[in-house]
Amino acid sequence: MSPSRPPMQLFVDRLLDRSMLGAAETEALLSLGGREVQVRAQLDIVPPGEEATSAWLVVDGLLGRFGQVIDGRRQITALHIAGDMCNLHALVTPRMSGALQALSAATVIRVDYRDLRHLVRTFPLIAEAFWRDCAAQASILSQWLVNIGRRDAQSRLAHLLCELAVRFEQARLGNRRAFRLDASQVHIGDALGLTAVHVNRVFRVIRDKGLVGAESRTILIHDWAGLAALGDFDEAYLHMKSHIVADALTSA
Amino acid sequence: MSPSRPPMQLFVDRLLDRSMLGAAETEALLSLGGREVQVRAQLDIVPPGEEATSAWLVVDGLLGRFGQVIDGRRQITALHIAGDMCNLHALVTPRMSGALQALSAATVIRVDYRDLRHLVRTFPLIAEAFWRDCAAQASILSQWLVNIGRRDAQSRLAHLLCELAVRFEQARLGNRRAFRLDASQVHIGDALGLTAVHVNRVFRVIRDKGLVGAESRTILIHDWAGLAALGDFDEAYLHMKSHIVADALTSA
DNA sequence: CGACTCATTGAGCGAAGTCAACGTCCGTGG
DNA sequence: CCACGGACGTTGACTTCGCTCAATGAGTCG
Repeated sequence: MSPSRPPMQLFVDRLLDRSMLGAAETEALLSLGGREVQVRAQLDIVPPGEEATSAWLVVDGLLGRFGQVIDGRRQITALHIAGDMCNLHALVTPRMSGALQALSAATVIRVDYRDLRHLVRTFPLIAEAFWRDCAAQASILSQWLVNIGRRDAQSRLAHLLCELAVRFEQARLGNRRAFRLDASQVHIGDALGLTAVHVNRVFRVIRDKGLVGAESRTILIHDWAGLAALGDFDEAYLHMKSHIVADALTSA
Repeated sequence: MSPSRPPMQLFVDRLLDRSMLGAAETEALLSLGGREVQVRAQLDIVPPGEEATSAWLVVDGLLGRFGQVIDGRRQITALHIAGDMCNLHALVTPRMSGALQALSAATVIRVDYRDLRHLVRTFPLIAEAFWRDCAAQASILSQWLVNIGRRDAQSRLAHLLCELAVRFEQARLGNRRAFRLDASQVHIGDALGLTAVHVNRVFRVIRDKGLVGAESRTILIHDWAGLAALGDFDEAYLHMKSHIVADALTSA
Protein backbone atom coordinates (compact mmCIF):
# COMPACT_ATOMS: atom_id res chain seq x y z
CA MET A 1 0.00 0.00 0.00
CA SER A 2 2.48 2.63 1.11
CA PRO A 3 5.24 3.23 -1.46
CA SER A 4 7.81 1.88 0.96
CA ARG A 5 6.06 -1.50 1.05
CA PRO A 6 6.29 -3.20 -2.31
CA PRO A 7 3.27 -5.34 -3.13
CA MET A 8 5.40 -8.47 -3.17
CA GLN A 9 5.98 -7.92 0.53
CA LEU A 10 2.39 -9.06 1.06
CA PHE A 11 3.24 -12.44 -0.34
CA VAL A 12 6.49 -12.69 1.59
CA ASP A 13 4.60 -11.94 4.78
CA ARG A 14 2.15 -14.69 3.93
CA LEU A 15 4.96 -17.19 3.41
CA LEU A 16 6.68 -16.11 6.60
CA ASP A 17 3.50 -16.83 8.52
CA ARG A 18 4.13 -20.50 7.88
CA SER A 19 7.72 -20.98 6.74
CA MET A 20 11.16 -19.80 7.69
CA LEU A 21 13.10 -17.97 5.04
CA GLY A 22 16.51 -16.36 5.15
CA ALA A 23 17.52 -12.92 3.92
CA ALA A 24 18.61 -14.26 0.55
CA GLU A 25 15.27 -15.92 -0.06
CA THR A 26 13.32 -12.88 1.04
CA GLU A 27 15.35 -10.62 -1.16
CA ALA A 28 14.96 -12.89 -4.16
CA LEU A 29 11.20 -12.96 -3.67
CA LEU A 30 10.98 -9.20 -3.32
CA SER A 31 12.92 -8.67 -6.54
CA LEU A 32 10.42 -10.76 -8.48
CA GLY A 33 9.17 -8.92 -11.50
CA GLY A 34 5.54 -8.83 -12.50
CA ARG A 35 3.14 -6.43 -14.07
CA GLU A 36 0.41 -4.93 -11.93
CA VAL A 37 -3.00 -5.17 -13.52
CA GLN A 38 -6.35 -3.67 -12.61
CA VAL A 39 -9.23 -6.01 -13.36
CA ARG A 40 -12.94 -5.32 -13.20
CA ALA A 41 -15.38 -7.47 -11.29
CA GLN A 42 -16.52 -10.68 -12.99
CA LEU A 43 -13.50 -10.80 -15.30
CA ASP A 44 -12.08 -14.26 -15.94
CA ILE A 45 -8.39 -13.89 -15.24
CA VAL A 46 -7.85 -17.49 -16.27
CA PRO A 47 -10.82 -18.73 -18.32
CA PRO A 48 -12.17 -22.26 -17.74
CA GLY A 49 -10.11 -24.96 -19.37
CA GLU A 50 -7.15 -22.77 -20.05
CA GLU A 51 -3.68 -23.78 -19.01
CA ALA A 52 -2.02 -21.56 -16.43
CA THR A 53 1.16 -19.79 -17.43
CA SER A 54 1.58 -17.51 -14.49
CA ALA A 55 0.62 -17.01 -10.90
CA TRP A 56 -1.38 -14.04 -9.71
CA LEU A 57 -0.66 -12.15 -6.54
CA VAL A 58 -3.72 -10.45 -5.15
CA VAL A 59 -2.87 -6.92 -4.08
CA ASP A 60 -6.42 -5.82 -3.51
CA GLY A 61 -9.88 -7.27 -4.04
CA LEU A 62 -11.33 -10.74 -3.99
CA LEU A 63 -10.64 -13.57 -6.44
CA GLY A 64 -12.28 -16.94 -6.78
CA ARG A 65 -11.10 -20.19 -8.26
CA PHE A 66 -13.95 -22.29 -9.57
CA GLY A 67 -15.04 -25.33 -11.44
CA GLN A 68 -18.01 -25.65 -13.72
CA VAL A 69 -20.68 -28.23 -14.24
CA ILE A 70 -22.18 -29.08 -17.61
CA ASP A 71 -25.39 -27.12 -17.00
CA GLY A 72 -23.45 -23.93 -16.33
CA ARG A 73 -23.66 -23.90 -12.56
CA ARG A 74 -20.38 -23.35 -10.86
CA GLN A 75 -18.60 -24.15 -7.65
CA ILE A 76 -16.05 -21.84 -6.16
CA THR A 77 -13.19 -23.98 -4.87
CA ALA A 78 -11.09 -21.23 -3.32
CA LEU A 79 -11.39 -17.61 -2.29
CA HIS A 80 -8.26 -15.50 -2.52
CA ILE A 81 -7.71 -12.28 -0.60
CA ALA A 82 -4.90 -9.74 -0.66
CA GLY A 83 -1.55 -11.43 -0.15
CA ASP A 84 -2.61 -14.73 -1.67
CA MET A 85 -0.67 -16.08 -4.61
CA CYS A 86 -3.23 -17.72 -6.85
CA ASN A 87 -2.37 -20.71 -8.99
CA LEU A 88 0.90 -21.35 -7.26
CA HIS A 89 0.03 -25.06 -7.31
CA ALA A 90 -0.20 -24.98 -11.09
CA LEU A 91 3.50 -24.15 -11.19
CA VAL A 92 4.01 -27.92 -10.95
CA THR A 93 0.69 -28.94 -12.54
CA PRO A 94 -0.12 -26.39 -15.25
CA ARG A 95 -2.86 -28.58 -16.70
CA MET A 96 -4.83 -28.57 -13.47
CA SER A 97 -5.29 -24.94 -12.78
CA GLY A 98 -9.02 -24.42 -12.82
CA ALA A 99 -10.57 -21.11 -13.76
CA LEU A 100 -9.81 -17.92 -11.89
CA GLN A 101 -12.15 -14.95 -11.69
CA ALA A 102 -12.16 -11.58 -10.06
CA LEU A 103 -15.23 -11.45 -7.83
CA SER A 104 -14.74 -7.76 -7.17
CA ALA A 105 -12.73 -5.09 -8.90
CA ALA A 106 -9.19 -6.09 -8.05
CA THR A 107 -5.53 -5.30 -8.38
CA VAL A 108 -3.33 -8.26 -9.19
CA ILE A 109 0.25 -8.83 -10.17
CA ARG A 110 1.03 -11.35 -12.84
CA VAL A 111 4.08 -13.39 -11.93
CA ASP A 112 5.46 -15.54 -14.68
CA TYR A 113 6.07 -19.19 -13.90
CA ARG A 114 9.53 -18.95 -15.45
CA ASP A 115 10.61 -16.54 -12.74
CA LEU A 116 9.05 -18.63 -10.01
CA ARG A 117 10.67 -21.80 -11.32
CA HIS A 118 14.01 -20.08 -11.31
CA LEU A 119 13.53 -19.18 -7.65
CA VAL A 120 12.41 -22.67 -6.78
CA ARG A 121 15.48 -24.23 -8.41
CA THR A 122 17.82 -21.76 -6.80
CA PHE A 123 16.41 -21.70 -3.27
CA PRO A 124 15.28 -25.00 -1.76
CA LEU A 125 13.70 -23.11 1.13
CA ILE A 126 11.50 -21.23 -1.29
CA ALA A 127 10.47 -24.48 -2.93
CA GLU A 128 9.55 -25.82 0.48
CA ALA A 129 7.66 -22.65 1.38
CA PHE A 130 5.70 -22.81 -1.90
CA TRP A 131 4.93 -26.47 -1.33
CA ARG A 132 3.77 -25.67 2.19
CA ASP A 133 1.59 -22.86 0.87
CA CYS A 134 -0.04 -25.31 -1.52
CA ALA A 135 -0.54 -27.81 1.28
CA ALA A 136 -2.21 -25.11 3.37
CA GLN A 137 -4.56 -24.36 0.45
CA ALA A 138 -5.34 -28.05 0.25
CA SER A 139 -6.10 -28.08 3.95
CA ILE A 140 -8.67 -25.35 3.43
CA LEU A 141 -10.06 -27.29 0.50
CA SER A 142 -10.48 -30.35 2.73
CA GLN A 143 -12.40 -28.31 5.24
CA TRP A 144 -14.63 -26.93 2.54
CA LEU A 145 -15.40 -30.45 1.42
CA VAL A 146 -16.39 -31.43 4.96
CA ASN A 147 -18.39 -28.24 5.22
CA ILE A 148 -20.36 -28.74 2.03
CA GLY A 149 -20.63 -32.49 2.32
CA ARG A 150 -21.80 -32.78 5.90
CA ARG A 151 -23.18 -29.54 7.28
CA ASP A 152 -26.51 -27.84 6.73
CA ALA A 153 -26.78 -24.39 5.23
CA GLN A 154 -26.63 -22.44 8.50
CA SER A 155 -23.50 -24.21 9.67
CA ARG A 156 -21.93 -23.92 6.25
CA LEU A 157 -22.37 -20.19 6.13
CA ALA A 158 -21.23 -19.78 9.72
CA HIS A 159 -18.11 -21.84 9.03
CA LEU A 160 -17.23 -19.86 5.93
CA LEU A 161 -17.66 -16.56 7.71
CA CYS A 162 -15.45 -17.76 10.56
CA GLU A 163 -12.77 -18.89 8.14
CA LEU A 164 -12.82 -15.62 6.27
CA ALA A 165 -12.75 -13.64 9.53
CA VAL A 166 -9.60 -15.44 10.63
CA ARG A 167 -7.97 -15.15 7.24
CA PHE A 168 -8.69 -11.44 6.96
CA GLU A 169 -7.36 -10.95 10.45
CA GLN A 170 -4.22 -12.89 9.64
CA ALA A 171 -3.76 -10.84 6.50
CA ARG A 172 -4.17 -7.68 8.56
CA LEU A 173 -7.17 -6.62 6.47
CA GLY A 174 -9.52 -6.27 9.38
CA ASN A 175 -10.22 -8.38 12.40
CA ARG A 176 -12.54 -11.20 13.20
CA ARG A 177 -15.25 -8.86 14.34
CA ALA A 178 -15.39 -6.76 11.17
CA PHE A 179 -14.06 -7.25 7.69
CA ARG A 180 -14.99 -6.18 4.21
CA LEU A 181 -16.16 -9.04 2.02
CA ASP A 182 -16.60 -8.02 -1.60
CA ALA A 183 -18.70 -10.99 -2.59
CA SER A 184 -22.33 -11.04 -3.67
CA GLN A 185 -24.75 -13.59 -2.30
CA VAL A 186 -24.46 -15.40 -5.62
CA HIS A 187 -20.74 -15.79 -4.97
CA ILE A 188 -21.32 -17.01 -1.43
CA GLY A 189 -23.78 -19.52 -2.79
CA ASP A 190 -21.28 -20.69 -5.38
CA ALA A 191 -18.74 -21.18 -2.61
CA LEU A 192 -21.13 -23.06 -0.34
CA GLY A 193 -22.93 -25.20 -2.86
CA LEU A 194 -26.17 -23.32 -2.24
CA THR A 195 -28.42 -21.07 -4.27
CA ALA A 196 -28.24 -17.33 -3.76
CA VAL A 197 -31.85 -17.34 -2.61
CA HIS A 198 -31.08 -19.79 0.13
CA VAL A 199 -27.97 -17.91 1.18
CA ASN A 200 -30.16 -14.89 1.60
CA ARG A 201 -32.64 -16.70 3.81
CA VAL A 202 -29.97 -18.38 5.89
CA PHE A 203 -28.08 -15.15 6.36
CA ARG A 204 -31.27 -13.58 7.62
CA VAL A 205 -31.67 -16.38 10.14
CA ILE A 206 -28.20 -16.06 11.63
CA ARG A 207 -28.56 -12.28 11.57
CA ASP A 208 -31.84 -12.59 13.49
CA LYS A 209 -30.05 -14.82 15.95
CA GLY A 210 -27.77 -11.87 16.66
CA LEU A 211 -24.65 -13.69 15.50
CA VAL A 212 -23.71 -11.46 12.58
CA GLY A 213 -24.59 -8.25 10.86
CA ALA A 214 -23.74 -6.49 7.64
CA GLU A 215 -23.23 -2.89 6.62
CA SER A 216 -23.06 -2.71 2.86
CA ARG A 217 -20.21 -5.11 2.17
CA THR A 218 -18.74 -5.16 5.66
CA ILE A 219 -19.45 -8.28 7.68
CA LEU A 220 -19.85 -7.73 11.41
CA ILE A 221 -19.50 -10.69 13.69
CA HIS A 222 -21.37 -9.83 16.85
CA ASP A 223 -21.02 -13.17 18.61
CA TRP A 224 -17.84 -14.97 17.65
CA ALA A 225 -18.31 -17.86 20.05
CA GLY A 226 -21.86 -18.39 18.91
CA LEU A 227 -20.96 -18.29 15.25
CA ALA A 228 -18.02 -20.64 15.71
CA ALA A 229 -20.25 -23.05 17.62
CA LEU A 230 -22.91 -22.95 14.93
CA GLY A 231 -20.29 -23.51 12.23
CA ASP A 232 -18.46 -26.17 14.24
CA PHE A 233 -15.39 -24.09 13.50
CA ASP A 234 -11.90 -24.94 14.70
CA GLU A 235 -9.33 -22.60 13.28
CA ALA A 236 -6.44 -25.02 13.70
CA TYR A 237 -6.52 -25.92 10.02
CA LEU A 238 -5.68 -22.36 9.04
CA HIS A 239 -2.61 -21.97 11.19
CA MET A 240 0.83 -23.38 11.18
CA LYS A 241 2.70 -22.48 14.28
CA SER A 242 6.29 -21.57 13.72
CA HIS A 243 7.70 -24.12 16.12
CA ILE A 244 6.29 -26.86 13.95
CA VAL A 245 7.83 -25.29 10.93
CA ALA A 246 11.11 -24.94 12.73
CA ASP A 247 10.93 -28.60 13.62
CA ALA A 248 10.24 -29.46 10.03
CA LEU A 249 13.27 -27.52 8.96
CA THR A 250 15.75 -28.70 11.54
CA SER A 251 14.92 -32.38 11.84
CA ALA A 252 16.34 -34.91 9.38
CA MET B 1 3.57 -58.13 -5.32
CA SER B 2 6.20 -60.44 -6.76
CA PRO B 3 9.32 -60.68 -4.62
CA SER B 4 11.35 -59.05 -7.35
CA ARG B 5 9.23 -55.89 -7.18
CA PRO B 6 9.71 -54.15 -3.86
CA PRO B 7 6.57 -52.42 -2.59
CA MET B 8 8.25 -49.04 -2.83
CA GLN B 9 8.36 -49.53 -6.57
CA LEU B 10 4.61 -48.91 -6.57
CA PHE B 11 5.18 -45.42 -5.28
CA VAL B 12 8.05 -44.75 -7.66
CA ASP B 13 5.84 -45.78 -10.55
CA ARG B 14 3.20 -43.39 -9.32
CA LEU B 15 5.67 -40.53 -9.18
CA LEU B 16 7.05 -41.39 -12.60
CA ASP B 17 3.55 -41.13 -14.05
CA ARG B 18 3.76 -37.41 -13.46
CA SER B 19 7.37 -36.42 -12.83
CA MET B 20 10.77 -37.13 -14.27
CA LEU B 21 13.31 -38.67 -11.95
CA GLY B 22 16.86 -39.80 -12.56
CA ALA B 23 18.47 -43.05 -11.53
CA ALA B 24 19.85 -41.55 -8.34
CA GLU B 25 16.44 -40.35 -7.24
CA THR B 26 14.78 -43.64 -8.09
CA GLU B 27 17.40 -45.58 -6.22
CA ALA B 28 17.13 -43.36 -3.18
CA LEU B 29 13.39 -43.81 -3.11
CA LEU B 30 13.62 -47.57 -3.47
CA SER B 31 16.05 -47.80 -0.59
CA LEU B 32 13.62 -46.05 1.73
CA GLY B 33 13.09 -48.00 4.89
CA GLY B 34 9.67 -48.57 6.38
CA ARG B 35 7.87 -51.27 8.27
CA GLU B 36 5.11 -53.15 6.51
CA VAL B 37 1.96 -53.35 8.59
CA GLN B 38 -1.26 -55.31 8.14
CA VAL B 39 -4.28 -53.38 9.32
CA ARG B 40 -7.84 -54.56 9.68
CA ALA B 41 -10.82 -52.80 8.18
CA GLN B 42 -12.12 -49.75 10.06
CA LEU B 43 -8.85 -49.19 11.90
CA ASP B 44 -7.85 -45.57 12.38
CA ILE B 45 -4.28 -45.44 11.16
CA VAL B 46 -4.09 -41.79 12.14
CA PRO B 47 -6.89 -40.93 14.61
CA PRO B 48 -8.79 -37.64 14.26
CA GLY B 49 -6.90 -34.68 15.62
CA GLU B 50 -3.59 -36.43 15.84
CA GLU B 51 -0.48 -34.95 14.32
CA ALA B 52 1.07 -36.95 11.50
CA THR B 53 4.60 -38.27 12.03
CA SER B 54 4.89 -40.49 9.03
CA ALA B 55 3.50 -41.15 5.61
CA TRP B 56 1.78 -44.39 4.69
CA LEU B 57 2.29 -46.19 1.43
CA VAL B 58 -0.68 -48.29 0.47
CA VAL B 59 0.49 -51.70 -0.75
CA ASP B 60 -2.93 -53.28 -0.84
CA GLY B 61 -6.43 -52.33 0.21
CA LEU B 62 -8.33 -49.07 0.42
CA LEU B 63 -7.70 -46.14 2.76
CA GLY B 64 -9.73 -43.02 3.38
CA ARG B 65 -8.79 -39.64 4.70
CA PHE B 66 -11.68 -37.93 6.44
CA GLY B 67 -12.91 -35.05 8.49
CA GLN B 68 -15.53 -35.11 11.19
CA VAL B 69 -18.43 -32.91 12.11
CA ILE B 70 -19.53 -32.26 15.65
CA ASP B 71 -22.49 -34.65 15.50
CA GLY B 72 -20.25 -37.55 14.51
CA ARG B 73 -20.99 -37.64 10.82
CA ARG B 74 -17.94 -37.75 8.67
CA GLN B 75 -16.78 -36.74 5.23
CA ILE B 76 -14.16 -38.69 3.37
CA THR B 77 -11.85 -36.20 1.69
CA ALA B 78 -9.64 -38.64 -0.18
CA LEU B 79 -9.58 -42.28 -1.17
CA HIS B 80 -6.20 -43.95 -1.44
CA ILE B 81 -5.49 -47.08 -3.44
CA ALA B 82 -2.38 -49.21 -3.80
CA GLY B 83 0.61 -47.08 -4.78
CA ASP B 84 -0.68 -43.93 -3.09
CA MET B 85 1.47 -42.32 -0.44
CA CYS B 86 -0.96 -41.02 2.17
CA ASN B 87 -0.22 -37.92 4.19
CA LEU B 88 2.65 -36.85 2.01
CA HIS B 89 1.30 -33.31 2.22
CA ALA B 90 1.62 -33.38 5.99
CA LEU B 91 5.37 -33.68 5.54
CA VAL B 92 5.31 -29.89 5.27
CA THR B 93 2.14 -29.32 7.32
CA PRO B 94 2.10 -31.93 10.10
CA ARG B 95 -0.69 -30.13 11.94
CA MET B 96 -3.07 -30.43 9.05
CA SER B 97 -3.13 -34.10 8.40
CA GLY B 98 -6.72 -35.12 8.98
CA ALA B 99 -7.63 -38.60 10.10
CA LEU B 100 -6.70 -41.67 8.10
CA GLN B 101 -8.60 -44.92 8.20
CA ALA B 102 -8.40 -48.30 6.52
CA LEU B 103 -11.70 -48.85 4.78
CA SER B 104 -10.82 -52.45 4.03
CA ALA B 105 -8.22 -54.80 5.42
CA ALA B 106 -5.02 -53.34 4.06
CA THR B 107 -1.29 -53.62 3.86
CA VAL B 108 0.58 -50.37 4.37
CA ILE B 109 4.16 -49.33 4.85
CA ARG B 110 4.95 -46.70 7.41
CA VAL B 111 7.53 -44.27 6.09
CA ASP B 112 9.00 -41.92 8.63
CA TYR B 113 8.97 -38.21 7.82
CA ARG B 114 12.63 -37.98 8.85
CA ASP B 115 13.61 -40.26 5.99
CA LEU B 116 11.41 -38.43 3.53
CA ARG B 117 12.75 -35.05 4.61
CA HIS B 118 16.26 -36.29 4.11
CA LEU B 119 15.39 -37.29 0.56
CA VAL B 120 13.69 -33.99 -0.11
CA ARG B 121 16.71 -32.03 1.08
CA THR B 122 19.12 -34.16 -0.89
CA PHE B 123 17.25 -34.44 -4.18
CA PRO B 124 15.46 -31.35 -5.47
CA LEU B 125 13.76 -33.46 -8.13
CA ILE B 126 12.21 -35.60 -5.44
CA ALA B 127 10.99 -32.50 -3.62
CA GLU B 128 9.41 -31.33 -6.86
CA ALA B 129 7.86 -34.73 -7.50
CA PHE B 130 6.40 -34.80 -3.98
CA TRP B 131 5.06 -31.29 -4.39
CA ARG B 132 3.51 -32.28 -7.71
CA ASP B 133 1.96 -35.34 -6.12
CA CYS B 134 0.36 -33.13 -3.49
CA ALA B 135 -0.88 -30.75 -6.17
CA ALA B 136 -2.44 -33.67 -8.02
CA GLN B 137 -4.22 -34.70 -4.82
CA ALA B 138 -5.46 -31.16 -4.46
CA SER B 139 -6.74 -31.25 -8.01
CA ILE B 140 -8.81 -34.30 -7.16
CA LEU B 141 -10.02 -32.54 -4.03
CA SER B 142 -11.18 -29.59 -6.14
CA GLN B 143 -13.14 -31.90 -8.39
CA TRP B 144 -14.75 -33.55 -5.39
CA LEU B 145 -15.82 -30.15 -4.14
CA VAL B 146 -17.44 -29.35 -7.47
CA ASN B 147 -19.00 -32.79 -7.49
CA ILE B 148 -20.52 -32.53 -4.04
CA GLY B 149 -21.37 -28.86 -4.26
CA ARG B 150 -23.07 -28.77 -7.60
CA ARG B 151 -24.16 -32.18 -8.80
CA ASP B 152 -27.13 -34.31 -7.80
CA ALA B 153 -26.67 -37.76 -6.32
CA GLN B 154 -26.74 -39.69 -9.58
CA SER B 155 -24.09 -37.52 -11.19
CA ARG B 156 -22.01 -37.56 -8.04
CA LEU B 157 -21.90 -41.31 -7.89
CA ALA B 158 -21.25 -41.59 -11.62
CA HIS B 159 -18.39 -39.11 -11.35
CA LEU B 160 -16.79 -40.91 -8.44
CA LEU B 161 -17.02 -44.27 -10.19
CA CYS B 162 -15.43 -42.80 -13.31
CA GLU B 163 -12.62 -41.29 -11.29
CA LEU B 164 -11.93 -44.53 -9.48
CA ALA B 165 -12.06 -46.49 -12.73
CA VAL B 166 -9.40 -44.29 -14.27
CA ARG B 167 -7.26 -44.33 -11.14
CA PHE B 168 -7.42 -48.11 -10.80
CA GLU B 169 -6.55 -48.43 -14.45
CA GLN B 170 -3.61 -46.06 -14.09
CA ALA B 171 -2.43 -48.01 -11.08
CA ARG B 172 -2.72 -51.22 -13.10
CA LEU B 173 -5.18 -52.65 -10.60
CA GLY B 174 -7.85 -53.37 -13.15
CA ASN B 175 -9.26 -51.39 -16.00
CA ARG B 176 -12.04 -48.91 -16.42
CA ARG B 177 -14.54 -51.61 -17.20
CA ALA B 178 -13.93 -53.69 -14.08
CA PHE B 179 -12.19 -53.00 -10.81
CA ARG B 180 -12.44 -54.15 -7.25
CA LEU B 181 -13.67 -51.46 -4.87
CA ASP B 182 -13.45 -52.50 -1.24
CA ALA B 183 -15.77 -49.84 0.09
CA SER B 184 -19.17 -50.28 1.68
CA GLN B 185 -22.10 -48.11 0.71
CA VAL B 186 -21.59 -46.25 3.97
CA HIS B 187 -18.10 -45.34 2.80
CA ILE B 188 -19.35 -44.26 -0.61
CA GLY B 189 -21.91 -42.09 1.13
CA ASP B 190 -19.24 -40.57 3.34
CA ALA B 191 -17.22 -39.76 0.24
CA LEU B 192 -20.15 -38.24 -1.64
CA GLY B 193 -21.85 -36.34 1.15
CA LEU B 194 -24.85 -38.65 1.00
CA THR B 195 -26.42 -41.21 3.29
CA ALA B 196 -25.80 -44.88 2.69
CA VAL B 197 -29.51 -45.38 2.08
CA HIS B 198 -29.51 -42.88 -0.71
CA VAL B 199 -26.34 -44.31 -2.23
CA ASN B 200 -28.13 -47.62 -2.38
CA ARG B 201 -31.13 -46.17 -4.16
CA VAL B 202 -29.06 -44.15 -6.59
CA PHE B 203 -26.82 -47.09 -7.37
CA ARG B 204 -29.91 -49.10 -8.19
CA VAL B 205 -31.06 -46.40 -10.59
CA ILE B 206 -27.84 -46.25 -12.56
CA ARG B 207 -27.66 -50.04 -12.52
CA ASP B 208 -31.19 -50.21 -13.92
CA LYS B 209 -30.10 -47.78 -16.59
CA GLY B 210 -27.56 -50.37 -17.65
CA LEU B 211 -24.60 -48.13 -16.92
CA VAL B 212 -22.93 -50.19 -14.21
CA GLY B 213 -23.11 -53.48 -12.40
CA ALA B 214 -21.56 -55.08 -9.36
CA GLU B 215 -20.41 -58.56 -8.48
CA SER B 216 -19.66 -58.69 -4.77
CA ARG B 217 -17.11 -55.91 -4.48
CA THR B 218 -16.18 -55.68 -8.14
CA ILE B 219 -17.61 -52.72 -10.01
CA LEU B 220 -18.46 -53.35 -13.64
CA ILE B 221 -18.86 -50.39 -15.91
CA HIS B 222 -21.03 -51.50 -18.79
CA ASP B 223 -21.42 -48.18 -20.53
CA TRP B 224 -18.41 -45.95 -20.02
CA ALA B 225 -19.61 -43.18 -22.30
CA GLY B 226 -23.00 -43.13 -20.64
CA LEU B 227 -21.57 -43.08 -17.15
CA ALA B 228 -19.08 -40.35 -18.02
CA ALA B 229 -21.87 -38.29 -19.54
CA LEU B 230 -24.08 -38.74 -16.50
CA GLY B 231 -21.21 -37.79 -14.20
CA ASP B 232 -20.07 -34.92 -16.41
CA PHE B 233 -16.68 -36.54 -16.16
CA ASP B 234 -13.54 -35.24 -17.85
CA GLU B 235 -10.50 -37.20 -16.84
CA ALA B 236 -8.07 -34.40 -17.64
CA TYR B 237 -7.74 -33.49 -13.98
CA LEU B 238 -6.26 -36.88 -13.17
CA HIS B 239 -3.52 -36.84 -15.74
CA MET B 240 -0.34 -34.99 -16.21
CA LYS B 241 1.17 -35.57 -19.57
CA SER B 242 4.90 -36.05 -19.51
CA HIS B 243 5.63 -33.34 -22.06
CA ILE B 244 4.20 -30.81 -19.65
CA VAL B 245 6.35 -32.16 -16.90
CA ALA B 246 9.36 -32.08 -19.19
CA ASP B 247 8.62 -28.45 -19.94
CA ALA B 248 8.36 -27.70 -16.27
CA LEU B 249 11.73 -29.26 -15.70
CA THR B 250 13.65 -27.77 -18.59
CA SER B 251 12.36 -24.21 -18.72
CA ALA B 252 13.77 -21.54 -16.49
C1' DC C 1 -27.07 -71.49 15.33
C1' DG C 2 -26.40 -66.73 16.62
C1' DA C 3 -24.21 -62.40 16.02
C1' DC C 4 -22.67 -59.16 13.08
C1' DT C 5 -22.10 -56.29 9.02
C1' DC C 6 -23.89 -54.76 4.93
C1' DA C 7 -27.52 -54.25 1.35
C1' DT C 8 -32.29 -53.29 0.28
C1' DT C 9 -36.79 -51.31 0.42
C1' DG C 10 -40.82 -48.50 2.15
C1' DA C 11 -43.19 -44.42 4.23
C1' DG C 12 -43.09 -39.88 5.62
C1' DC C 13 -40.63 -35.57 6.39
C1' DG C 14 -37.91 -31.54 5.87
C1' DA C 15 -34.17 -28.71 4.00
C1' DA C 16 -33.00 -26.60 0.04
C1' DG C 17 -34.22 -25.63 -4.81
C1' DT C 18 -37.17 -23.38 -8.38
C1' DC C 19 -39.83 -19.86 -10.16
C1' DA C 20 -41.42 -15.46 -9.85
C1' DA C 21 -42.17 -10.90 -8.27
C1' DC C 22 -40.66 -6.75 -6.28
C1' DG C 23 -37.46 -3.44 -3.91
C1' DT C 24 -33.15 -0.92 -3.57
C1' DC C 25 -29.07 0.98 -4.91
C1' DC C 26 -26.16 3.02 -8.32
C1' DG C 27 -24.13 4.43 -12.54
C1' DT C 28 -25.05 6.39 -16.98
C1' DG C 29 -26.75 9.06 -20.45
C1' DG C 30 -30.35 12.01 -22.46
C1' DC D 1 -31.91 16.59 -13.13
C1' DC D 2 -34.28 12.71 -13.94
C1' DA D 3 -35.26 8.48 -16.50
C1' DC D 4 -33.64 4.24 -17.47
C1' DG D 5 -31.26 -0.09 -16.98
C1' DG D 6 -28.68 -3.40 -14.56
C1' DA D 7 -26.97 -5.78 -10.58
C1' DC D 8 -28.07 -7.27 -6.27
C1' DG D 9 -31.02 -8.28 -2.29
C1' DT D 10 -35.50 -9.85 -0.41
C1' DT D 11 -39.60 -12.42 0.01
C1' DG D 12 -43.42 -15.79 -1.07
C1' DA D 13 -45.48 -20.10 -2.98
C1' DC D 14 -44.65 -24.41 -4.42
C1' DT D 15 -41.75 -28.51 -5.60
C1' DT D 16 -38.37 -32.00 -4.98
C1' DC D 17 -34.34 -34.35 -3.70
C1' DG D 18 -32.29 -36.52 -0.21
C1' DC D 19 -32.77 -37.66 4.89
C1' DT D 20 -34.79 -40.17 8.82
C1' DC D 21 -36.69 -43.99 10.81
C1' DA D 22 -37.71 -48.59 10.45
C1' DA D 23 -38.01 -53.25 8.95
C1' DT D 24 -36.24 -57.08 6.43
C1' DG D 25 -32.77 -59.85 3.58
C1' DA D 26 -28.38 -61.69 2.57
C1' DG D 27 -23.84 -63.07 3.43
C1' DT D 28 -20.07 -64.33 6.67
C1' DC D 29 -17.58 -65.92 10.58
C1' DG D 30 -16.96 -68.04 15.06
